[in-house]
Amino acid sequence: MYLMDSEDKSPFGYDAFRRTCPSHTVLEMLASKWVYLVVCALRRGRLRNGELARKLEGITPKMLTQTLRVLERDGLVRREIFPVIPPRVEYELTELGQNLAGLLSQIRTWSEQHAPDIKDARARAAAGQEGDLVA
Amino acid sequence: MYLMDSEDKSPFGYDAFRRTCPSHTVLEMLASKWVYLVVCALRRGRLRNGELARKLEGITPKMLTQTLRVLERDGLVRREIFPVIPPRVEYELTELGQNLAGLLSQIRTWSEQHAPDIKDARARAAAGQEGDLVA
DNA sequence: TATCTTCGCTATCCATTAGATACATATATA
DNA sequence: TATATATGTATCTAATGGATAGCGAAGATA
Repeated sequence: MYLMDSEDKSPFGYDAFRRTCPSHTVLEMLASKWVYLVVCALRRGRLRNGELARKLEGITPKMLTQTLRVLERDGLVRREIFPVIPPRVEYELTELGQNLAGLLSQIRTWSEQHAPDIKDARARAAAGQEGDLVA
Repeated sequence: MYLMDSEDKSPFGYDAFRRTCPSHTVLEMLASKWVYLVVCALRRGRLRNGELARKLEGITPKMLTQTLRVLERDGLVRREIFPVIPPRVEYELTELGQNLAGLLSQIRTWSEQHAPDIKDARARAAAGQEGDLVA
């Protein structure tokens, strides 16, 4: 563990480089694949648990619930329960969530746009590794 | 684990909602607190390992090295070694990395800007939990 | 009557990852 | 001899992520 020495403060008095800063914990919360995808998925409107599960390929019920609970706790998602049988629960972005969704879907778009570049870089790195072994 | 059914394709032929899509693995790589912070830290110019370590409060040498290796492998960071004693190594963003840094620092700024909102939401959630116990 | 289905979870276990700590290397300095 | 510098690696443990199974309640089906 190193000491720290961060000179560039943000204009808001918060500094994500400091681990005790609230903004650092926000960044930590956002740094999750499923947070990205859930927020992007809800961008077009409210969805039910099952609809989200079908949209997010590979998510387990546990991770979906866990991610939605975190987003609800942090005020990015609103949860509405309809007391019917079988149960019906709907999720939608709050205003704060919508605000964030714009940025996150830019990251998603960037990922899709630059996926080939990064695939190439990875291939070059793997080839380089192989070369190291031969040499 | 659920089945999937994603209708909204991106215009690039890639779809981050599909776990086999290369863009999904890119999103996965980006979904890391230290990736965010390292890329943001390098935005202003090249830095040495020790300079990064001091800037990123709480990072361990292992995580710093690991994060830099991933970023180098994916073509976002360039590593330059000067063969002197003691060793001197400098890191800087590639063009692709610079491109991404713009988006990531928007997320960082958002985190700092909205940290109070999220702090409040968390406090309300915690209070609600407490109320549940009392009731 | 007895299972089967649906939906939105919860519980449990195991694999993977993150994080803490100590050490390696080579040289200059005290 | 001991310390400091700079950039890491090695090892161990704690935390997180992911796979699988099951619950509960009403209605449909056999």
